[in-house]
Amino acid sequence: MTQPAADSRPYHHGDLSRALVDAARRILETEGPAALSLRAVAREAGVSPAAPYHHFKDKGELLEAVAHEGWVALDKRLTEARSKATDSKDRMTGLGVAYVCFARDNPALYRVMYDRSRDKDSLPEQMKEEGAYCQVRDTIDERTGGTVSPIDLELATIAAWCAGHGLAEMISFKQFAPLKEMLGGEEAFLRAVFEHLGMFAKLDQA
Amino acid sequence: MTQPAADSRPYHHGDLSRALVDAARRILETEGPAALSLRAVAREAGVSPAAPYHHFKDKGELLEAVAHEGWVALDKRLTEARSKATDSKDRMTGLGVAYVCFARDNPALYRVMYDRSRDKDSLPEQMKEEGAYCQVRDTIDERTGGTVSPIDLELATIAAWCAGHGLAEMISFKQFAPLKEMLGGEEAFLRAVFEHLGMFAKLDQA
DNA sequence: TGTACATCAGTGAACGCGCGTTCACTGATGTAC
DNA sequence: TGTACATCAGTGAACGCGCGTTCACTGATGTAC
Repeated sequence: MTQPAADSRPYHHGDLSRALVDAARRILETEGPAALSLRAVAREAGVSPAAPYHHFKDKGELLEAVAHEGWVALDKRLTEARSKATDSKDRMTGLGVAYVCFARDNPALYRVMYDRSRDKDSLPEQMKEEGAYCQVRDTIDERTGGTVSPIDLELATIAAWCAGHGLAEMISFKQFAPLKEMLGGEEAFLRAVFEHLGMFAKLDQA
Repeated sequence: MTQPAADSRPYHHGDLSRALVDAARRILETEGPAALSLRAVAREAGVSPAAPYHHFKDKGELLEAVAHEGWVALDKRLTEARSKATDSKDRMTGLGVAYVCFARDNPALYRVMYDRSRDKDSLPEQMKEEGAYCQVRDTIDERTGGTVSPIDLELATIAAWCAGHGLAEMISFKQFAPLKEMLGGEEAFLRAVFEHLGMFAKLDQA
């Protein structure tokens, strides 16, 4: 008669690490980065405030896990964008647009990703070998047919990355609303700005 | 005999608003944005925690004042940079470098400026009529001899602004250290990245 | 010039809050024999 | 198959902290007469 009902949770959770990271992302989506406390995450996951300490050394380690998921998700979005484009110019613009749209669609997650990076004064260490940063570098390399020096390739990647990040941080500012409307929507606006960046102009000439 | 000694402060401060904003900037410089609480500012100014409320409605209003000073200071730096350059291309690059250097030299202040902007989803309202944003727009307008349509001018300004902001946020990331060294210093690195942005390439062609 | 009084700009104690983290604990699980 | 026991993964109460803000207050200032 007193068998565990469907709604009564077992004492042990099963996969609390996973559940905590998910809870954190839920809080980010609904309440923003300022609300992301360890206690709030535990609460959201339906667990005591001390429970997370069996899975993460401290708050920082949980944030790190959340940020990591963010970078993986961004990488995925960029991969999709690359595979959809037909020619190499489209691929470049599409990549930029996809980057900014990711930030627009996951603003709080995007914020956590860069807040962690700023704390460490470093993008995730392994991004030079895999992940979102490489998506950008490879796309540029592809577009230039591999004719560009390693240094120039690196510089162009940084330039593109910074431009994307700047746009990502400001895309929702009120000041841009009139232009967006004039140009026929947000994506058209993004494309127009990217064109004006004349991104990779130097590489195209070469 | 008991005349007020040089070190005994009068009961009334004289210009506490000013002193509070200065104290806030001092805290930003030495301890960073996370340490910037109203209580800390009062402490730094040598005044009780309640005193600031005679000058600012709440913490937000003080932050607003600090951010405003930041924008004014940035504007000043950009004006100086513009006046130093000899030709219009130098003027553009110099402006970009000056922008990023301002952020590098005042990282916490720069952060507060953009944090406030993000909270409001808006750059300071009056920047379309005066201030840093106009420095950029005017410099582009100058460089293109006023031949560019208002929409293109706006887009180019946004593009430049975003690129500068992206670079400003990442300039101190570890990943860039080798390149900086290879290129002979931070400023050379900045110039190289700006070149690769091919900023205003479209305008130059026109 | 002197005085009464309103106003201004401080004080310091207190409020309630949510936070990160620690602690002694206990229920559940899995393994050795 | 059953049992003793170590280990794991939770609980909930408590810690100390700094925060933003309010409150009744008081010292200083300036003004009207």
